[in-house]
Amino acid sequence: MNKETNAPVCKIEIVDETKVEEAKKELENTQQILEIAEIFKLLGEPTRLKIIISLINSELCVCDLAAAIDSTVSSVSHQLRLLRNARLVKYRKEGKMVFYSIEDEHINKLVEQAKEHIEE
Amino acid sequence: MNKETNAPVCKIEIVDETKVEEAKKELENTQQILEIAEIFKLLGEPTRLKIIISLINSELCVCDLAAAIDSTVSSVSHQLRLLRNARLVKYRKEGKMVFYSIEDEHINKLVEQAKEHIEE
DNA sequence: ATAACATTTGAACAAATGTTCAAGTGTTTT
DNA sequence: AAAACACTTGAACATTTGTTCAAATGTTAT
Repeated sequence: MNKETNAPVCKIEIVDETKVEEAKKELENTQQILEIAEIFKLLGEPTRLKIIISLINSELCVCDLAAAIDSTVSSVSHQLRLLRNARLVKYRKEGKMVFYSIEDEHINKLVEQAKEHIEE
Repeated sequence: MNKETNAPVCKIEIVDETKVEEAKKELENTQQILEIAEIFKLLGEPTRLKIIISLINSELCVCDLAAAIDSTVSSVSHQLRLLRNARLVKYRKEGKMVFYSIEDEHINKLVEQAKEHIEE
């Protein structure tokens, strides 16, 4: 093995130009892809996913949410902020309490779809 | 503001016992939830999501994949390993080349669903 | 007003993670 | 056999991120 002349790591040569162009076309809308990634990322963390799943049935206050997923109020609140900012959940204030719920049903469908993938 | 007697942070009191129990029931299958989170997490990173989107149309070798998403072969290879381990992609060897493709169509549907959420 | 309460927030910290670089594999070509 | 090639892998590094703790906010009850 010659160590000097090793590994050009292709990069110059493209094997199938057509397919690469096709793929690039799909990736054109960078902003959209980053937004999609952001949603998946938010759902891809156990604490947040548990929050979302808990909210699928009914709205819950922060306290109950923490109880349901067996976490602390502070931790839940921090994560809720991220979910709120990304508009995955919405909230409703009632006195000193805040009730959270799922923003729209696409979220439920995403979770269902992922579940199907697991259960195949 | 009395600083000593501040913030009991509920935790003892549950506001709506029934709803909390309902939510807990949904969270019973911890293993399943962690697996779902794992899938979302994998899709929630731009490099990996781009790889997946690139593969939706057709299989691609590592070199072309790197060219398509404008990344390095090494980086792509590292991420492909994670996607492989989680069975989100499969591969096929042909000589010194390796062609990757989507493992099953649930993945495409997940991406589509997320796209719909964005475009609402 | 004061106290109690539900929630939010900021700072600090450890843990997880993506990229890079260099080297290693295994296959094909010369 | 040696070189070229496509890909994989390990270590190192900077960055990101989730949790905790303490304190702050704003509302309701006393």
